[in-house]
Amino acid sequence: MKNGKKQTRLSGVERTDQIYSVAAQMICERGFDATSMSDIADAVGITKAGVYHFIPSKKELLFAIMSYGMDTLEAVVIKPAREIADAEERLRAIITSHSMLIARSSNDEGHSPVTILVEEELGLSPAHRRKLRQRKRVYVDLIRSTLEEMKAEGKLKDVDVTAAAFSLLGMILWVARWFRPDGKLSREQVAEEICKIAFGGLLQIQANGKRKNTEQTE
Amino acid sequence: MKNGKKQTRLSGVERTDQIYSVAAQMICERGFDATSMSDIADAVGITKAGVYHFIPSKKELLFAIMSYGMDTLEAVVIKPAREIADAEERLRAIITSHSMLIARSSNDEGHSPVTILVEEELGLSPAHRRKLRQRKRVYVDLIRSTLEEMKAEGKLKDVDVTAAAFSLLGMILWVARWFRPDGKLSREQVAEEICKIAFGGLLQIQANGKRKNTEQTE
DNA sequence: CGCAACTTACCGACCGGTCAGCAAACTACC
DNA sequence: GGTAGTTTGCTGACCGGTCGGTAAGTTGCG
Repeated sequence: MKNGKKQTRLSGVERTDQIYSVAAQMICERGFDATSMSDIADAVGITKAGVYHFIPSKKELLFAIMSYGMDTLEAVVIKPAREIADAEERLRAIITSHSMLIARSSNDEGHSPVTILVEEELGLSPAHRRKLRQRKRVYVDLIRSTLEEMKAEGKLKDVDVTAAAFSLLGMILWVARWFRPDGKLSREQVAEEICKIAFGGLLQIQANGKRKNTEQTE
Repeated sequence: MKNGKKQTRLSGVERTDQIYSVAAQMICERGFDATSMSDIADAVGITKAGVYHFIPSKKELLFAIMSYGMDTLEAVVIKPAREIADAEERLRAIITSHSMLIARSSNDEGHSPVTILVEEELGLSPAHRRKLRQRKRVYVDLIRSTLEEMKAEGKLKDVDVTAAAFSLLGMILWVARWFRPDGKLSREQVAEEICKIAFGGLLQIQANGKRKNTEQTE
């Protein structure tokens, strides 16, 4: 009686792709440290030594996965946004596409290469960390400069641009932690709500004369 | 020549406290998996077996630290907030105190028990995870019900309460990742900016007749 | 003396990673 | 179209090291 698992021999590129994709999924679900190379090998259906035939080291594997996540972010969010001339419209596009990207790739307890970008920064070598940080910086700069542009147009409230940029990112990235595909809000609705909150805030504008005081601390 | 490190014998409670506090700091800085029990023992100045004389296991250690973080959150943010009758004021207090708590305990690259609450959920046993999740849930429910209350008072825009609650949390918790004590914004300023953005949003209200369209997607 | 605070020595498990070699698949040549 | 030679996908056995955790003994304070 043969084992049900057929031990098909795959071509180099096929196997390599498979390893990356399986590893990505496992690392996203269980964390980098909690995923051993043997685990990955088992899931792929070959031995650990077999895995090392295709990938150089565990750290390179993580770096490759996170780079892929960054590639996705650039392709889906950054590049399309750059082609939008109007700053406000551009910001709206960034919030929408990024939120939806994260919501798309987050199932229960599991994350995706796009979300590991945030979670697994440890475990990278300093050189790798530096490379990814630089790519992230470019993205933050895009958001910041977009806000700056809006400020110049008089479209932005009197808020600190850095704090605003990171607050936006916080709202967006946090989606990975609470969004559930089977919940009452769809991906599109989540993106829409975040846009509403980011642009308009929570407080209802008072119709009558007495304005809401947003400044008070005491 | 004696080693500079004096090997003072401490009392049980003293040593236990020391272990927890040193471990907390190390785990916050380097991550749970990257911090071995020997590392902690070395930092405390005793052997690993000595550490195990006081604490039952590594997982219990993490759980205790995270519980302490949750205690802090409850004492500094939740309990004071509950004593505020007005919903809007309560929400403002929550945002301010929580932001400042996180900013206070985050130095470069290092975090605190309050911030590990978010980062190290893996590494907990299912039972421990459940306990902490329940305590977090209570906090989320406080925010959500506060928003609900504001909605009933007509003070809240037409936004989904769940999305709003989590967006708030996202903004606040993300502070741990970007705030630097030596940066241009003080803790108080960060809290203030987040309040402004959360309550008033980013867009300037147009003075003239044509209102900003916050709904458009196309 | 007695007990609490420790140390020394050690365990088994598992980690990331290596290496020699095997067998299937592809190529080259007749 | 068979067969020899080469490449390539992959295995089994194993490495040094580190991990969390333990048992038994030692030290020193009250």
